Amino acid sequence: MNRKTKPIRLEDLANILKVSKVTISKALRDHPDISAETTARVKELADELGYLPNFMAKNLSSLKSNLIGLVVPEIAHFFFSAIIESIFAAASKNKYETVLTVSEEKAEKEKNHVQFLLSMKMDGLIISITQETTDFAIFQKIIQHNVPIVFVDRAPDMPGISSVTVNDRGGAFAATEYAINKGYNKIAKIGGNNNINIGRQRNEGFFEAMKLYDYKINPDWIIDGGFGHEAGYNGFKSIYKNGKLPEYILAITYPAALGIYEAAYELGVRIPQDIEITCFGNNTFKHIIPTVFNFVDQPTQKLGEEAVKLILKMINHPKTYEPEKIVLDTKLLINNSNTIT
Amino acid sequence: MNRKTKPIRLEDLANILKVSKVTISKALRDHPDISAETTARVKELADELGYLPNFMAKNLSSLKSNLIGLVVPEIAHFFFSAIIESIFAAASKNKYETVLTVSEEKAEKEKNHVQFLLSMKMDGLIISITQETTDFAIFQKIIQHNVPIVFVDRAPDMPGISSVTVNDRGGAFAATEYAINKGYNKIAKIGGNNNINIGRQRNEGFFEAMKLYDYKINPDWIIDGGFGHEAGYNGFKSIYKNGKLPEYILAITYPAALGIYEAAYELGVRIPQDIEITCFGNNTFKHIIPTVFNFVDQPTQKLGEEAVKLILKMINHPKTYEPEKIVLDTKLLINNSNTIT
DNA sequence: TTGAAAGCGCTAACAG
DNA sequence: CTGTTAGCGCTTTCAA
Repeated sequence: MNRKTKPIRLEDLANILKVSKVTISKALRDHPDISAETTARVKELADELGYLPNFMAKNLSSLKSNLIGLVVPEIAHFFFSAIIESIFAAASKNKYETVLTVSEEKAEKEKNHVQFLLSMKMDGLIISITQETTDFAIFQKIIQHNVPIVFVDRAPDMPGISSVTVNDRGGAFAATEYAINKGYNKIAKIGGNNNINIGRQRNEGFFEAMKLYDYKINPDWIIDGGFGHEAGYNGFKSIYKNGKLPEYILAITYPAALGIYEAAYELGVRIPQDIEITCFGNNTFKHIIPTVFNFVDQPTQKLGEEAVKLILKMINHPKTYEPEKIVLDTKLLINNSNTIT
Repeated sequence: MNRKTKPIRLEDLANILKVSKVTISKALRDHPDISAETTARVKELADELGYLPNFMAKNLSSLKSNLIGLVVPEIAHFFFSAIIESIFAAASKNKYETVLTVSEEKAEKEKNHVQFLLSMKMDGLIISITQETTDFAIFQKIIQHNVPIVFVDRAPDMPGISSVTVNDRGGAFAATEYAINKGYNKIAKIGGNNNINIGRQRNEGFFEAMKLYDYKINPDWIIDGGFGHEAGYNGFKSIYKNGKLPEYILAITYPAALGIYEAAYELGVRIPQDIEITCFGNNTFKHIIPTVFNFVDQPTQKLGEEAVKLILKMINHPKTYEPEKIVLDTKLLINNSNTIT
């Protein structure tokens, strides 16, 4: 009663049908070697007995897993959960399963997970690195060993890699230029940092626009502080404390914008009436606070899809593949409620 | 150059150190058989060469994977991404990796994923079923085969299972009773359905309270429609079209509440000034729209943790384990901004 | 304390 | 078209 009933094996089917294991194995994979009749008989029996192949054994002998490994910093985060979902969907469509691991923004966990995935013999890895990842040696080694690897959104600054990112610099530039053209005299930037490509490039795009238009920068209004809710919340509170409020804020992420919104709410500052905010994010987020922010639209779904496309290319053409960096365009989405303000 | 360099195997280490594979294998696992000295030498070399055990081989021979399989309907959803994250974290703390699969609310995909996970020889499964899952045969079979399985939040209505759920009925009851006690005469309920335990029980809790207080129900204000944003959005629009607006709405989920919010926004109805809304959700969501909704607080983190705790119990004590249904309490969180209204 | 042999369940290569 | 043989890389007896 309480003993685990042994699952049915290839061999069991073989014994029942009085054929060899190989015949069964081939029949189940629709191998042309096997007659249609035999194939049908085998499949029927397999179905009847609820036969499930043992993945471990299968992968061990075929040295192929049909698995894609994924490492992301977080799950419960608008941007990442959207990317994850699109990667899972795209992989699934191509008969690949995805094994997800979470680095929790910790470089050490990231490394451990990468090793775990390698030891699971993933056919390929898709990675979005942590903010603190500075040692790229392991990625270097992976590339040398010709294990397909693609970075999404957050990528190490390193030659010879394949990546799918968005045009962060251009997005930040456009969002800043928009504000300048609109005639705002008080422009702030909240969130981000220069530790990682996305922060670096958004900062660069911002400053580039400011410089191009000879805009004088108020250092009190330029605040890094990371990419989370707290970056926005604390950033806005600190600006408020200094007395002078900006008219426009470029928020580094959607969570940061929400943090700003919350701080503003607490302080009696109205968004978007008193301050217009643009943040990086996805237009699907707009449901959450209708028509309050502008967005530098990040095509999350496409990011995931392209990453999968790339990794499959690497998997399927290991000999001819050349590293590729795909940069997706962003769009500036302006909310009507703001323009009316 | 373009040839995959073979990963180092146990045997390679053995050859180098002039000992047998077994010695290496044991040494790496700190087996007491092996002398401290040998163990140290082995580990040193393994480190140096970057040896990574082959998971497939390991699992195949040990018939244990240290893997927990997880099946959820969605990822990019407040509730699920929070649950997923907490399950990953709890499993990780216990040296288990989690393999996540997404059913996309489709019963067929769910079944396929379950089979995939079984074939991967998961040590246990954690599942939150889809809204359309009506055939529980596969779960029945899993239980019969003594594969540990735990349902979180969404569980089939079936004896002998282990599950971790929240007290949906009680939460809905409390949220409804609160509105009645506050003196509201116009109470609505938007979202949900009776296909699945969570919808059924929330409906029951709502009607129970209404009945207990002899409250006359306006059928126009009782709208099912599922658990997503659109349920709230369409639900509110349809109520609005009928002319009479409620004073209070019990929204079935947080996305549904956001849908209501968006519809109200478009129609010029103010939340929370014109209508007070309570929704099922997690208090961490409150950052998103500060102090606008009340919450029937679902302890997402605890849900995940308890599910992992349960599954580990089943894995570690297969002989003595008895099915267990854990029901977590909800709290009603009232927003101050509402009480001031 | 160490090692040789057998096997986990499957697939690939070759033979019949 | 079917079967035999030999592994995949590791762990688990059991013997030395």
